[in-house]
Amino acid sequence: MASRSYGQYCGVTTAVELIGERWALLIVRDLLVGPRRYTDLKQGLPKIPTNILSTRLKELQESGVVRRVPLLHCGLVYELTPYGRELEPIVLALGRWGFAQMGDPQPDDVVTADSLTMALRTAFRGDAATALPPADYELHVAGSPDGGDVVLRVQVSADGLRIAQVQPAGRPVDPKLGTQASTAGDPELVFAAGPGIRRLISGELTPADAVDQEVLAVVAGDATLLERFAQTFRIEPGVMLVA
Amino acid sequence: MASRSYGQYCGVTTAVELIGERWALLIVRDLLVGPRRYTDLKQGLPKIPTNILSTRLKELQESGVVRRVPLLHCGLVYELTPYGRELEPIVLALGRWGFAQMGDPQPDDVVTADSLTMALRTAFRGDAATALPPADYELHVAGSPDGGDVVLRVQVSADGLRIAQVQPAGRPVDPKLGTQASTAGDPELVFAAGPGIRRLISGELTPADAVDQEVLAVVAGDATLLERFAQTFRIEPGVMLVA
DNA sequence: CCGGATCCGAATCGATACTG
DNA sequence: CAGTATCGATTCGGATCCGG
Repeated sequence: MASRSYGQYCGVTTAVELIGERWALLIVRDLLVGPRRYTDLKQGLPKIPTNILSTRLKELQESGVVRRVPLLHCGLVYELTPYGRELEPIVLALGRWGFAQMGDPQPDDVVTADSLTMALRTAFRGDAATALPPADYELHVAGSPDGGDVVLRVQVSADGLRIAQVQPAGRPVDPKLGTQASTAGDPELVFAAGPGIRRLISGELTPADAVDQEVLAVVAGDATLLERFAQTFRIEPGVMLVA
Repeated sequence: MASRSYGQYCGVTTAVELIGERWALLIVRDLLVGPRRYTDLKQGLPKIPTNILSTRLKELQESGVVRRVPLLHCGLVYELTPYGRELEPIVLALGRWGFAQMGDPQPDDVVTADSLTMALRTAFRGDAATALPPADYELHVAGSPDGGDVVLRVQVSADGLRIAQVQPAGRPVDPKLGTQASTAGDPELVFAAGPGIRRLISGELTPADAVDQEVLAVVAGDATLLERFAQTFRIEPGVMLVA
């Protein structure tokens, strides 16, 4: 079984052996949002084969990255250990790095609640959030070709960023599963977007342009807040355009 | 061929598609030290199959991470693009993260010059370097079971860290390949270690203990500099011990 | 429905050999 | 030096099945 080892005594190599297998880091990404049940993970990673999911979860547990936690009368969840949670800055940095190379979505690409949550975290500008007044958004994104929208409640304040996942029909999701539902009151701005929201975050499009080109539509509330949103969530192209 | 896609429109996913294949990030690690020829990479990654190396290099070029640069009359080298170089903080962070989980080396694990160079970079404490007087080390590490030692010239100053790879026999390596050979004069301390040097860097062992337990031996120069070395290169265990 | 285990064809990886 | 070519060993992907 050492045939699969890279044969080097090195920290990077060790890290890659722990989380470098296919799908592993995407499982970690989703668990960074909160504890998840097996079925949640499967839904959030629609293309993962179920045997791979269970194999990875077993490996990640053995590495001390993930923990299996039984819930009283409610099944069980997987969650990151403290050691696993230390991957957060790395996953966020990778998300920023990969963002630059995202083209347009493939025909059958989906946007899941967890991936969008992490995407907003990667794009979040703490400095802008403290400099600007707080804001409370509800963001709808067309998730998959097969209809399911992702709805996120996004609350920005000087304290930081809070994101809760909202069931398209009604109330925020199960409080037991980490995404706190203490989203009292109504959002100040409700808007809907497609995958083209990427071009707002990259700065390719101003909010006004985005609305004009219909990559974005204000559903309710104060449309001028779009400007603040665009300043709060931004990933600068940086060197990346050279590619 | 989209069967290998993760099917998500997400920055993390994109990043993993670019550099998540087996061996890819280790190639990037070595290229972060400097441009490398095909043969150098093969030597630095002793267990990589040659077809995988050439496949990865092709993929990394297509992703704009790696560039192929012909050298006048001297073959050609691969080097990171500016976009690829943006992976540096990520690879360093991964190295620190993985460091915590490194046990003792497997019987046939090797330590290569490039991996050790990056390991020292991950462990480097800029704050300690500015607070302490400069220092100039030569570090010998037993690389592989089959004898080849890795020799590094490690120069620490308030300006930062400089590491050059030295041919065990004589002079520093080819200046054309990025590792500058301007290592004038003699090092202040020459010492030799095995893989147990990890326990010095983790703080498990003090320099005195390390010498006592023979994981480390002073070859020449001022032995008290070991203390400074241990303060300059350190990866705190952090939360990781819980695992 | 939840939490997987099992089976099997397709694609990838690993080891070695070989070439311009 | 810088890779291709080949081929068996693994792993992955997709589907199905199963116990609670």
